[in-house]
Formats: sequence, C-alpha cells, structure tokens
Amino acid sequence: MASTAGRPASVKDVAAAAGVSLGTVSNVLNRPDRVSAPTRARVESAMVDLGFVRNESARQLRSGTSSSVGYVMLDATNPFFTDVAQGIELAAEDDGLSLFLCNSGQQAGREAAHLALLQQHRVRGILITPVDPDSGRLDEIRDHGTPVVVVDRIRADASFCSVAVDDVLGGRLAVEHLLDRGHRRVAFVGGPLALGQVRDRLQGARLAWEEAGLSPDDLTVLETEALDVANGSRAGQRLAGIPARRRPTGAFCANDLLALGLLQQAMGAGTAVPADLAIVGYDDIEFAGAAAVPLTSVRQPRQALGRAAAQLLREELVDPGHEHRQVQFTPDLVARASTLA
Amino acid sequence: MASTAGRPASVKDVAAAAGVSLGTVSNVLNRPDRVSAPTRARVESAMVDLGFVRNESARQLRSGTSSSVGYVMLDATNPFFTDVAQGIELAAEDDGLSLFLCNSGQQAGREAAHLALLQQHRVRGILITPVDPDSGRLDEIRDHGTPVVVVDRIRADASFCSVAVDDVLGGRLAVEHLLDRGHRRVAFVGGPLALGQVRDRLQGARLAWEEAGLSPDDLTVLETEALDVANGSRAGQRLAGIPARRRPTGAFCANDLLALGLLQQAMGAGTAVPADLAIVGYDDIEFAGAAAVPLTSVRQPRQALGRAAAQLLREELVDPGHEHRQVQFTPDLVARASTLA
DNA sequence: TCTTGGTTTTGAAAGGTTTCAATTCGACCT
DNA sequence: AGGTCGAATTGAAACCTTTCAAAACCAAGA
Repeated sequence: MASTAGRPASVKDVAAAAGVSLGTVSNVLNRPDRVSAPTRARVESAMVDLGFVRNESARQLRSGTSSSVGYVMLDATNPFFTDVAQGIELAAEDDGLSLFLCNSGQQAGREAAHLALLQQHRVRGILITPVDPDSGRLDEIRDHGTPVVVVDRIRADASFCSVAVDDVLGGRLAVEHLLDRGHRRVAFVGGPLALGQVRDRLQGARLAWEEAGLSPDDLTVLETEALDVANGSRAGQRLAGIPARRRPTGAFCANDLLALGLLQQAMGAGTAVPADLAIVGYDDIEFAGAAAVPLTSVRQPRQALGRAAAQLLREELVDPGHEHRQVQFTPDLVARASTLA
Repeated sequence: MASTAGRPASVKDVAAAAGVSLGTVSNVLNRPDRVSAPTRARVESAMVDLGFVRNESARQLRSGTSSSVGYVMLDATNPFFTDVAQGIELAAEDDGLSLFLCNSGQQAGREAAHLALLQQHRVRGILITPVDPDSGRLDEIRDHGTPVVVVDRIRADASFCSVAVDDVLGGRLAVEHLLDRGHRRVAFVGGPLALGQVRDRLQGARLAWEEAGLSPDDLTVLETEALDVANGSRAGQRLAGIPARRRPTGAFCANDLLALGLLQQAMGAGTAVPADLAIVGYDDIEFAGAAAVPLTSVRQPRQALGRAAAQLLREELVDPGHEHRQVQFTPDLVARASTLA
C-alpha cells in the first residue's frame, strides 16, 4: 500500500508505524546485522506499507559523501563516446558507484554548467572529455577537492590522471599497412589539423613514411574542414582531380566518416576499391565493417578506455595522495576488403 | 583563493567572513534584490575568496524540491536514442531543469536500479523508454507522486503521458513507395515480431498491400532474429535462394541496419540496386544517406520526439491534475538511390 | 523630538538522515 | 538474590540550507 499523505514517508513515519525508535530504522537501513530479526522484519514491513523511499539528499547531507560520479561527454551522438561511456558505466557499477551522464555537445558553456551542477551535487569524482583540455576550470575543481580524470585527451602537464589512445601509433599502423600492400603514393585525409588527434595521426603516418625511405612528396595531405562524410566525399573529388600518374593509390582517413564519404564518392565515380584506390579508416565504428566495401580501419579500445578511466578515478578516491598517472592504450588495425585485393 | 580547510566552505563560513548573518548570505543567493548593493558585494567577494559552492543536498532537503529530471534511455549506443535524448536535453534546458541521463542497456535490472536512484534523488519527473512498457514498476512510481512520461513506446492503457511515432503509417509509406515504383513482389525483412515496433511496421505494410488489391502471397515476410547488420545480410541470402520468377524485386527493412546488411550482401553477390532489388530502410540514420547506394528510408522526427516528451512532462509538473496525453508523430519517407532508377 | 513607513538584516526553526554515546534488556554466572 | 556482560535499542546532536516572523535601521514628515 502506498502512502496516502501528500508528503512522502520519512524514517520517522516508519519508526512510528513499526513502534521503534528512529535510530533503529536507520540501523535496519545501514547495519541490518545489528538489529534483531523480529524487529527488522517489523520495520521492513512498515517500509513497504508506507512506500518508504530513502531521501538521498538528507542522507548525503548528513553523511557528507555521495556515492556517485559524473561523466561529461564531449558528444553523446558520436558512437565513440557512447562506447566509452558504457565502459565507465560498467566499471562504476562494479565499484558500487552510480553514474551521472552529462553531454556538453562540444559547447564550453554547457560543459561549465554541467561541471557546476556536479560540484553542487558533491559527486565523488568527475570524468570528462573536455572541450579544451587546458582550461583552468579543471584545475579549480581539482583544487577544490574533487578528483578529475581526463578521458581521451592529454594535458600538456601531468596534473591529472588521464587515459588516451596512442594516435601516433595508430597513424603509423595505417600507413605501414598501405606500404605492406605495395602502395607508394598515399594520401592523408583529415582535418582540421588544429585537432590534437588529427595532428598525431598524421605525424604517425609521416614517421612510417620516412622510415620506409620514401619521398615526403609522395605522401599527399588533404586537409578537411571537419571529420564527416561530406568532407570525405569532397576529398574524393580532389583526389580524382590529380593526374593519374601522380594520383595516390591508397588513402588513410583520420576517421571512418571521412573514409565512408571517400568510399561513396569513389564507387559513384567508378573508381574500384581497392584496385584503383585502397582506403584505411580510423575508429572502426560499427558501420565500417558494414560498408559497401568493408572498411579496413584502426580500432581503438573504446570500452576499455572508459573502464580504465573509471579505474583511475577509483584509485584516486581510495588514495587521495596518489600520483597522477597517464594511461595510454594501443590501437590495432583491422584489415578488410577496402585494402585487400 | 580556494578554501584551505579540509571541509568545503558553507554559508556560515561565508557569513562569518563577510560579517553578516547567515540569512543574508542566503538572500544574496536567492533574492539578491532584497540585499543592499554594498552588502551584496561584500558577500559575493567572500564567496569567491572561500571558493563557496552551494550544497545542493541541503538546498533540496530544505526546499523540498529538486530541479532535475531523469531520462532512462533504452540503449545509449543506438543513435536513435541519443538523438531523442538530445531533444529532451534541449527542452529541459529551456525550462531551467537539469537532466540526468541513465542507460538501461535493455536490461530490466539496470533499469530498476536507475529508477530507484532517481526516486531517491527526488527528481521532479522521469522520462523513460522502458524495457517493458507494461511493467507495474512505472505505475508504482507514478502513484508515489513522481510524474512519468513514456518515450517511443505505447502502453495498452492510457495511464501515462507518452510520445511515439506512427509505425503503422511508416510501414504503409514504405510499401506505397515501392508500389509507386512499380514493384509487385515485395519482401518485409524484420524481427523479432514480438517487438511492437516491428509488428506495427509490418501491419502498415500489409494494409498498403491489401488496399492496392494485391495478393498477400506476393508480400513475403522474412523474420529476423535481431535488427542488426548481420541479420540483414543473412536475409539477403535467403532472398537470393528464391527462384527468380517468384523473387521479390523490392524489400522493406524494419530498420536501417538490416537494410545496410541487405545492401552489402546484394552488392557482394552482384545484385544491382535498385535495378534488381530496390531497398527501403527505416530510421534514416546518419549512415543511410552515406551508404554505397544511398538508402531510401522512413525518417522519424527523433529530436522532436524528445522535445515533445519533455514538454508533456512540464505540463504535468505545472498541472498535476492534468489529463494524460498520447502524442503521436508522423514519419516521412526520404527517397534516395536505393529505390530510384 | 517622536512617529511612521519602508527597507535591510537577523535569528531561530525546520527538513530527513546518520552517528554515537548512553540506556535498557535478558541471560547467564556466582 | 545480586552482579556482569553482550546485544539491542534509544535519543539527541549534527549536516547545510531556506524560510519567515521579528527586529533593527534609516529617512522623512509632524
């Protein structure tokens, strides 16, 4: 039977109904072993009779600590981040923490609002993929006593725990694969180059290229305005405009959306993939393997990334004086039809 | 300067630092116009000096109401729901409410845990895409005084506000389009048929088929085990096994993932799309338009769905005695190359 | 100087939970 | 019967904010 009064039932109401003191009710809730079986049964049945629901605010106020953490994601509509979030969620669940998900949608203002809210709620810790990793706001929060872990970004200094994937290595893997397949003229498609991730992937590509002793001139860089399908398609047109004798035979795209766009453009223009153009993407999103020509792609351990971030946060929670750690994951290459004859 | 003490600064600390009473600090926070300019300035500067952050728990405990709502999403990794969530988020923001996002991942247990947590936090209202729309848990919560709005699902009874999309109409649109393009043998690909959405889409397809006066035998139903790419591809193989004279020339897939799988299989087997097989998907996910052959698909107003849900919740918040409403949205068909010659 | 009326500030109470020292209870031992 | 000990229960204080009636203040008018 649910409570009939307008106001939800409190511990006091339960105590009255069960004919015990209020302290006993609290004991049933928090240290059931200290309460005799019959009393406990009486209290518990009073609880269901009244439809008692713990008031988390009061609990938190009194006990001083909450049992939740927050993750401020950069873009909830990007499958990459939802996978990361899932990893965090699973790990948090294991630790008995509950997770508040927030989405900044790449807007600094919304990010700030979410951070303020989490702070006001006195969460135990904050995980964040920040719009700007070097914003001072994160330092403020840390100095205020709330542990912060940076996800999928790196700070110039090492003043936070963070997890990231080795993008330089990822770029290297992609280009090494194209070299293995015999390509000697390759295009890098990606941008804006202001993005750390894009820059790193290009750097890795260049390293692999140089180590193979090839001329930098044969690694064409096609900078794009964004990492989406439309820009990939546009890059395909630019590629097609290059005279055949100098045209790259392989392309490394900074993410899968670009690669899909490029693939779409190629198919439409009658360019055979991989015979005329081999394509490597990045991220290995679900649709990469389902494309018209299944896409070779550099896979990032997305869920593991989230798990590791949650793990670092937990370390910091149990040992506040701990040393900040930067965990770096290793990507790997998934070869599919878009590069295999 | 941040607080040096271990314990975060409270209103009391701020009051002491500014040399005013604690009530005045609260006034600065909640009714700044009732405080003289000089006092206010003094208090505000004390706040920044001490790094004061409002304690939301205490605030909520005293004032009795929170300013947040929760959305329990069915599957955070499905782009459909992230778009819905975004719509909710934007609407909530407009109403000055903050949103807690939770993900049940289609697991009833996790859904229950999230609901309990939201209730303990005394959220103003709950939006949910439930694992099982007819679970009694939702009634319990409503009876307990927390408004509940069901998103993208329909209850048998009308005891909640809800928003959904007219899937029967969607199915009808898809098949009418195929009929318009001259197809007289069509396959419906989707399943499990236990899912309400799938059943409705099939029903719409049948209605359109019957109204055109065609024989039910020429509308083949290929039931799948799940709504993913792999099952679409498998359906393609089954389709190919049908003798050419009886083989459908058009396929309507219950979602885009199936359609992409089917498309992939067709391309691989040398079946021309749309010449040999026209394909219609459902959902119009981002990748539908970017497929090898851009996909014709039935589009749902995802973000509007979320907005409307939040809107209904707000109505119920301002007028608790309001009549529950079921808002139904209309899908539309986006025609692309996969059905157009 | 004394009121008056309005603005600003104060102080205490309240909200639901947890904690902890103190009390009660029962059983067992001498 | 008196005493001891452990287990079970109690009651009051504390957490931080908001609210609101009451008090203080101030300027203007009598």
